[in-house]
Order: sequence, then structure tokens, then C-alpha cells
Amino acid sequence: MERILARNVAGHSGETITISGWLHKKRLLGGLNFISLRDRSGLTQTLIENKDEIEKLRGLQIGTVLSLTGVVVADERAPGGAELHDVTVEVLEPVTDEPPIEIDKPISHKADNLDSLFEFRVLNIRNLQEQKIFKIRNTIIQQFRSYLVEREFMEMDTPKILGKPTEGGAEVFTFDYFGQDASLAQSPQFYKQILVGAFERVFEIGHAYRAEPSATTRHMSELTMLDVEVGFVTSHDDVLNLIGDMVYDVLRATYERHADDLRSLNAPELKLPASSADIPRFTIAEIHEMYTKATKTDTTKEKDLIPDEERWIADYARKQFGSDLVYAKDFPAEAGKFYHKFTGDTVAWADLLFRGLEIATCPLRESNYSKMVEQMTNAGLNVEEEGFKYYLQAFKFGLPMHGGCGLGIDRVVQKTIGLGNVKESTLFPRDINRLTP
RNA sequence: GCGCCUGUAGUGAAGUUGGCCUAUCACGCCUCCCUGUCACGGAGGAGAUCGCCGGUUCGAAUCCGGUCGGGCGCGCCA
Repeated sequence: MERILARNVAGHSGETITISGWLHKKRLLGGLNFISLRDRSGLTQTLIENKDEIEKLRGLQIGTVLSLTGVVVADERAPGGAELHDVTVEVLEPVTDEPPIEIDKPISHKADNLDSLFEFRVLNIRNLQEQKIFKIRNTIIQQFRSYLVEREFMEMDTPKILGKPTEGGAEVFTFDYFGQDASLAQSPQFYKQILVGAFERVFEIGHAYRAEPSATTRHMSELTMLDVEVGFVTSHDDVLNLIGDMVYDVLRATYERHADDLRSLNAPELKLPASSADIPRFTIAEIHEMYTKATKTDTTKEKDLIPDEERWIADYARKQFGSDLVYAKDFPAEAGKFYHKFTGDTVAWADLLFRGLEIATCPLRESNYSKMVEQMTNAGLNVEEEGFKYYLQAFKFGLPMHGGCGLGIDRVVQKTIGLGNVKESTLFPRDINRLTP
């Protein structure tokens, strides 16, 4: 018999149907037994009065894979307005071991219990509340993708196995690759710039690897990044307009589609200005000045924003401009890297902050070959090196002015829902001491 | 890496100024009762050498030293 999903059961009133899924909850009231079955679309309640049928479930634990066949009866007392009666039970995969956690109860997300959260991840993702996190994540990724595809961005797949790292900065993982020194990509940056030289507009949603020994609520060793790069921009503002509008659009759509889920997860209310063009933008120097004035902590000598400053400016933007998003732009020139576009004392690079956390870096790149060679040389890099050879080819043979962003998907999900730790937004997080599951 | 906090049944918690702890509670699990449950309810039961090692003491979950695991903040962060 055709399998009917939980969400469609009510539409088959009066018919005999078969549902399949996992035993989610038993409520045995004696002669009246409620069994709820979970499938990918939700729960179905079934009513089993026949003692022989309920006996088939004796000794079987939550998670047992079942097919239940019965008549759909509309009843207001049933969750969803309908349930199965006169049920025949067929056990497809019996589970006799007691699950180590309860999957129909709230899963603790207290910081102290995060280790248990991930230790039992395989099972707690069967919890419907826990699943909401990953359904929201899925929507966020889909929204980013469709925003970009609609604007003629091409989705790309660039290698994560790279040669020996040449440029410093973030620590990379290195390993033996058939006798050669290899490393894991910390970013698809070089590739996306190269691809701008062919396709103008590209993006990638993929993993990036960081070997920094960071033990914070916002870092992981393996993260999911959205990398966007667009050619033929005419200013840094073009880049900020595009990325700001994209994030604005994705957050709006996600809050719309998952209003109920976000409410049940106690997500903060979304505050955005009337238009994405109104996302407040402050220079790093302005933020240092305002922060120093407000807190008496002098940060004017800092190159970057300190974490507390990020939270402070976010709070300021929310109160003064009604915006959960804020740009911190124009980093001091000494913070810039060789691939950035420099404009006097500052570098055309902005961070997009969402609720006090950096979710994206949005730079404008240097696109002129001679300038690149000069900036690399000034940075003490050897332009003849293998790692730069192919990268520089793209410049030598013509790149338009371009810029884009590297955006942390995990952080967007974390902050959208209001999770305390970025790992909670990730199915199987990797950090400095977790490699499993 | 540094600082602070933390580690008690399968899970989540209480107890941590040493003795009344033979370690408490909730959920889960097992047995039984229960015809409208939906965090079902009721009766009973099993389940913990209190992270590990050592020390102090008549006596340690509790104090001390070490060690391992975990968390938070900072640092690092193309």
C-alpha cells in the first residue's frame, strides 16, 4: 500500500491508509493506547485498542521503525484533527536498546551541556524542536542561493585540497598528499577571484578549514561559508549594497517562512530598517571614537574591533537605527592584506555585523596586475611561488574591478535563532577537541 | 595559549561551611493498574564505587595536591 505522510493523513478521512516512520511516543492508557509515529513531515497519532496489536510493541523502544495501517478518523481531540483507528502494527526494524536521551523532550542547550548535545547528536536531531534549527538553516542556505542565482551568479565548486600554503594569516591544516605537502582551504578566495575573470559573478557554499586554536562561542575548525565575488563593480559601496541587500532579503524571507518555528525557539524579534540601503555604516575610526567616549576604554589604537566593541556598535545600531545589521567599514591601511584595494589611510574592507557578531567580511579587491605584484612584493611575498602563479595569471590577463564577501553561514543561523554558541547551529561541529560524530 | 568556572544513575538537576549521605529529586527504563492521552495519571522496582589518582582525617561527593574531560571570557582569527 502507498505510504501516506503525516502531513497528508487528515486528507484521507474515512480511508484505510498505511503510514511508516519511527515510534515517537507511547501513551498506554490500558484499553486505550496512543502511539505517535514520526516521519519526515511530522507526527501522526494512532489509537490502538486491540491488545494483540499493542503487544507487538512490548519491549520495543522509541525509534523502532514501524508501518501502521488503519482507518483515518477525523477527531478534534487528535493532534492535527485526525488519527488512525483499527490499527495493524508491522515492525520493520525493532529497537530494543533504551535510547540514552529522550527525544520528545526539550534538549538542553545550556553551555554546560553542549558536550552531551553533540555526544548524542545522532539521536537528538530526531527531536522535533532540534530539527527546527536545521530546517531554518536549510531555508537560509536556499534563500542565499536563490537570491544569487536570480541575479545571474554562477555556483561554483572549488578545491578544498590545496598545495602548501604560501600566504600567512589564518593557520591552515597541513597533511601529506602522496608525498607532497598539502593543506586544507581556509577560503575559496583565490579561486573565486580567478572565476570572476571568466564568469563575472560567482558564489560558493562550502566548507572552509581553520587551524586556529580558538576556543570561543563563535569559532569552529570546519565552517560553512558563503563566498560571493562580483566583477565590474565601480566602488566599495557597490559591494556593500549588494551584500547588505542579500542578507537583508534572506533574513526577511527566513523570518517570514519560519515565524512559528522562530517564536518557539525564542528567537529575538528581527529589527531591520525600511530598506537595505539604510543598513547603518560606520567607519572603524568612528566606532573606536564612539566606543571610547561611551565606555572610557580607549580602542583608538586598535586595528580591528574588539569583541566588546562589536557588541556595543550592534546595540547602538539597534537602538538608534532599528537595525540588527550594521557595517563596520574602512579598516586602517595597516590591517589590509595584499589583495585589498587601498584608498589612502584606509582599506576598502568592511565587516557586516549581525546582532553583535561579525558574519561577513566584504572587501573590494585590487584588480590591477602591476599593483598586485607591487602589493605582494611590499608584503614580502614571492610572486614567483607556485601558490601565486596561477592566481596572478588571472590578473595578468585581465580582471575587472571586483569585490564580494565571505560569509559565515553557521554564524548567521546562530544569530538568527539566538543560539549561544555557533556549534549549536551545526549538525556535526568540529572544534579544537571534537572530531566526532 | 592565558584567566575564571565546572565534572554526582542513561539524561537533567540538588547536596559541596566534612558526620544526620546507607547520596535526594525529575525524566527515561522494568512490572502492574488505567477507554481520550498529547510533558497522561497512579502503585511498586532496578539503576551512581559522586571524572580519575593520591593525600589529610576516627570519618571525604564535600578539604588539599595532581591529572583528565567540559564550559565561558580573552588572545589567535584568510
